[in-house]
Formats: sequence, structure tokens, C-alpha cells
Amino acid sequence: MLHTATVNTITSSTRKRISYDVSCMACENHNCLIKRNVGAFENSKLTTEKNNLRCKKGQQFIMEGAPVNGLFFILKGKVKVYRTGINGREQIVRFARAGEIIGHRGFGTEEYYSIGAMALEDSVLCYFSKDNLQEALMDNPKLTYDLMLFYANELNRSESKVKTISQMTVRERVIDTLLYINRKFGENKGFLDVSLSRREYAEYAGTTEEQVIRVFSVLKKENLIVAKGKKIGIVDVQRLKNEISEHNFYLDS
DNA sequence: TCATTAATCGCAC
DNA sequence: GTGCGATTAATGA
Repeated sequence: MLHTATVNTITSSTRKRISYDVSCMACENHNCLIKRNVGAFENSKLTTEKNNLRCKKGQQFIMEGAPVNGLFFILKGKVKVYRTGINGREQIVRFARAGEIIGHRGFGTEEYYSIGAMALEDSVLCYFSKDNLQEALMDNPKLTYDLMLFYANELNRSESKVKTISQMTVRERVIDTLLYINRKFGENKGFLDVSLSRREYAEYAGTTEEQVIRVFSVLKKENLIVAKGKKIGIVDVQRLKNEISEHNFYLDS
């Protein structure tokens, strides 16, 4: 009755919702834009009509070409955002962790998603309808400003990624990818705290799976990384950074 | 455990 | 650098 009383707007299919279907007020996720500004709109429709969505690992929750009705925030878990290229090859646009926004480029004038999104592990998402969010943005400059900062960052990163892909060698692109993953997800017990396939590294770096494998095994020999199956660990972040910054392409983002 | 799936390597282009 | 196929390792039901 207290904070399980959400739902009944968008999802017609009955999903099991146990915990995590929590109100924004009680939310623990302080990275979240909504949470950080929640005081301003305590009982607005934005928070009361929020939906929670549970995604299993590998589950796609945004389909390319689907109409945009709202935005997703990650409450818990990790997600990849990608675009399908010409020959069916995927290009991973970015990764996202708890507190980040998914599907924001579709916000505003665009009617359909130009990207797809998939959970990399079991995740919980918050879904806000476009209308409610628009209303909240109109009323809360602080929220709007925070969102703008987020957009600015994303734009900056995506611009530097263009440079990365067009001007760096494969080895450098793979290193750049590793550093990005490291910045984004951090590490745990010496390994990057996310489980990605070689193919996914390749899709982000803009190469093929084989190239990633080759670069990985070279880096292993040079004692720059360690690899145990899917788990990748960076031994010496600074040396990897140096290798890229020599070429002046490294941008912290 | 066994079957499926991913990682790796070698080789041709 | 890229792409294919065979071999080997890892994962999960």
C-alpha cells in the first residue's frame, strides 16, 4: 500500500514485482538524476506513475525502431546500448550502469528509437513516461540542468569516440575500450567488474572478435592485463593510459 | 556430468 | 587487417 502502489499505466502484461518496486523517495540510488532532485516533486505524477521493470541477463528492453514513450533509468545492473550496422554487425554505442539514463536520445522530437538496449546482467529499470518527465522538467530547473550536463557529457564522449575509431590502431582502440570499461564499471578483485564477451569488446572498439583476442593475448604477454575466461583484469592502468596519451587521443570522459 | 557456447589459433586472402 | 573453419576451453542445465 505504501510504496508498492505503482503500476497499471503502461505494462499490461503482469510481471512479478517483489522488492525493488520502490518509490523514488526510498530509493538508495543517489547517482540517479531523479533521486537527486526528488525533493522538488515529491508527489508529482512523475514519481507516482513510475514503473519498475526487471530484466534478465541478455534481455532486450529497447528495440530499434520502436516508438519512444518514455525514458529508462537503471536502478540496478548494467546495460549496453547499441545500433545495428549494415551487415548485421552491432556497434555498441555505450555502456551504462546504475543511475544512468537509457533512451535519452529519443527524447524530445524523435519518435522512434534509433538504438537498442540490452541488460548485461539481471537488472532493474525505472521507466518514466515522456509526458510526466516533460512536465517535471518544465517545473524544475535544477533537474533540467542536471539532465543538460548529462547530455553535454554524452555528446563530448561520443565526439571523442569518432576520433578514436577513425584514427587509432586496433591495439589502441582495444586499450581505449579497456580503459573506458575500467572507468565505467571499475574493478573487483583485480578483474573488471562486468562480464563482457570478446565480441562485445570488439563491438565497442569497432573491430572484430579475432582482433580483440589477438590484442588481448599480446597484452597478456606484456603483462599489461590478465585474462581468465571472460574475466579481464588490468594490471597497470597507467601504462595503458600512457600508450594512448602518447598519441594525444586519450580523453578522460 | 554432458551438451552447448565462447575463445583461440592458423591460414588464406 | 579481415574472415573462415577447426580445435580447445568454459559455462550452464
